[in-house]
Amino acid sequence: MQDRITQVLKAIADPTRREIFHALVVAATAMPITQISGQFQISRQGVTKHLKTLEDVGLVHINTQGRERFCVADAKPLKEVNSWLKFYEDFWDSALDDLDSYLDGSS
Amino acid sequence: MQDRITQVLKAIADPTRREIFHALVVAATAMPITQISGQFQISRQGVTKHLKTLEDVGLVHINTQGRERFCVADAKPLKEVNSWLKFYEDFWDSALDDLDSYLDGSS
DNA sequence: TTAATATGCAACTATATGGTTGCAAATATA
DNA sequence: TATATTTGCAACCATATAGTTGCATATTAA
Repeated sequence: MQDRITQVLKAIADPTRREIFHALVVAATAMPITQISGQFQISRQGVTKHLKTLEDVGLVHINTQGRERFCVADAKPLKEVNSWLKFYEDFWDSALDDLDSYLDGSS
Repeated sequence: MQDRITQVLKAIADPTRREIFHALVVAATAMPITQISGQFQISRQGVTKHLKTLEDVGLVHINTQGRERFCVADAKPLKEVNSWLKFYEDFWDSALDDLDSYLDGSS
């Protein structure tokens, strides 16, 4: 098994999965799978698989109601990604100066 | 080809790659490949492949000096991930209330 | 009861990915 | 010059991943 942050990053690394997640976030309402899959070109089963991946990492919660399965987005797991990123925040502006001087051919 | 954000996310979705990147960031100095690979269990070629992936997305810059290839980390591409995340920041605390009421069985 | 709808399960395919090993080439050192 | 070091290239392997299709099942509607 992989650690949580790896799982979440893998989940959002797929563009289709990000689109599905985004659609659910902006929908602001729970949507059954068929309705979601109607918004994408790939097959319903393809969408279902992506939803399963998203559910596994907690980015989507699914609630069965009769024959339908309603999906809602949950952005909470993204906090962990944000925490990981935060460490590098200090570097992504300053570090390049060192790089530039290095590439100048010094040392 | 994939879009930039997807490439960056895929690059950091691998735990070994994150470790290599992190090692370079904290090293705060350029390191030749062999020296980097000495810090990991996988083969030098394995590390080289990861470095190539990191270089492709701009998270690492490589500068050849004689027979050595010095690698430096560059966190800049992570800004894009941060921007992507930012949109969901508003949701990752509030959204769950809706979810909870939903899971309560209403509607 | 019969028909339609929403879904899951399973098998399958193609390709990407993380890793390895062997070898050749370039550079540095003795 | 001979040897050691750093590296790239290429082939190879195992597994994961994104996607498909076909079929069975459960629920709802006619």
